[in-house]
Amino acid sequence: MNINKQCIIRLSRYRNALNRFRSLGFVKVFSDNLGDAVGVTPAQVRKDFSLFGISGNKKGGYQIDQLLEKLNSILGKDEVHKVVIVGCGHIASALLRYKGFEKEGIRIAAGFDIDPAKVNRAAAPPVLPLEELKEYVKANGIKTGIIAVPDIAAQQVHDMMLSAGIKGVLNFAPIRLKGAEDCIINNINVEYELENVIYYVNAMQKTGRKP
Amino acid sequence: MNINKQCIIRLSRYRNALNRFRSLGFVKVFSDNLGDAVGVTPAQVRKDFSLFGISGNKKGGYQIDQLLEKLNSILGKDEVHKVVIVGCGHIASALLRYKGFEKEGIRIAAGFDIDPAKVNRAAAPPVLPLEELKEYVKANGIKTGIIAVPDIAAQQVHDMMLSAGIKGVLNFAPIRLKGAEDCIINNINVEYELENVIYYVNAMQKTGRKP
DNA sequence: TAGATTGTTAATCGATTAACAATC
DNA sequence: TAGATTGTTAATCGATTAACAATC
Repeated sequence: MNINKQCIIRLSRYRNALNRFRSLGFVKVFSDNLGDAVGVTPAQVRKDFSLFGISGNKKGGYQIDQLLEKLNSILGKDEVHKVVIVGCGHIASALLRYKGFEKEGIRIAAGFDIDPAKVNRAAAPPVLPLEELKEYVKANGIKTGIIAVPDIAAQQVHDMMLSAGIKGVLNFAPIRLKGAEDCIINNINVEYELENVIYYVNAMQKTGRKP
Repeated sequence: MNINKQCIIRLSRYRNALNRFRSLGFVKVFSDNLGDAVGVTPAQVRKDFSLFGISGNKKGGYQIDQLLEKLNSILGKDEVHKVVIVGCGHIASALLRYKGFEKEGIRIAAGFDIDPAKVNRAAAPPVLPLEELKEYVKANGIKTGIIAVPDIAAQQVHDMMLSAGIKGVLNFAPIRLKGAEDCIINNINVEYELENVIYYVNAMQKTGRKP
């Protein structure tokens, strides 16, 4: 009923599918097509849209261009969002170097690391000493941070982010961050997801059937 | 009621928290402690355990060692699981080089790429040409694969994995993979998660309150 | 014993889906 | 028009939580 996280994630999925439809030359879609592309029921598609006041044509489906415009606006794609990353291990480096965010309106402004050897002010994006995090975040009005440090350091980094005014965090560390009421936290854990896949593969082999 | 994906992910979280408790010298935990560490209610912890026939002591909580043994067994930690990765972009490279999987019983056996320039048979793990995927997977009895290629190539890679006998896939590409009934697919999408954080940060700023 | 914690049932909560009137 | 699709309500489904008897 309410707008929840899964619902917003679906908007991202719709958006992605619509971009692909458009690049294939399509001009309109039906809830049926979109649901199929994204893996949800047509009813879910229409429900999601109605929650955001997006409406189509009773018979003609939805105009892709109009729909994308609405979704872009909802997802804040009409401006560039700057993000910082703390931790410069393998995952952090991968995200720092990833070029795909830029065309989605997400700019990794800088990386931060506690290890002076990792600091590189000339890089693009630059890698700065962790001590400068707060100052940098405040100076640049950054509201979103990515935590990609070992579990032992994650809470400390989170506290620093909060005190710097960060309001949203994407956390790759395998711990529950405790913190402010007014900061949203999303967690990604590759190991857990992989463990999960492995569990079901094992379970299927034992029981002989899909879960 | 039933055992679902979220439930299994929680088992991974409990396991992680328990390892930390143990390394701090604790011997037993209560559902209260565990729930707090992981961010769920004590009732949820007990419910999860009872689904897997794990029981504690009516007054004494749970013995950490025994509990870990049970969770390890459920999650298949008593053997090493070999995994292949296809795609050698930034994320794939990060996972290939990540040392943390090994101590959790997950071994990245090899990477595969379509680009001959990326091939490196001497590396550990080796990076092999994509054509060799099927042969390698069959020869090594591998059941789990990670897809970290661009969206345009993902379905094709998935098809190859299926024909090679892979039964579980962790997919980083932003599309819905269509495939076999007897293959489990988990999706990770960093961009969607980040977009989601950004959405809520914006929403909070506009409405002034947490979602 | 009294107090505390488990294990489980029943109640609640929330999200998804089915169904259908409206309508193009 | 007849057929198809939307938008929305009501029903269903499933997961979480509250509550409490059992018991250590």
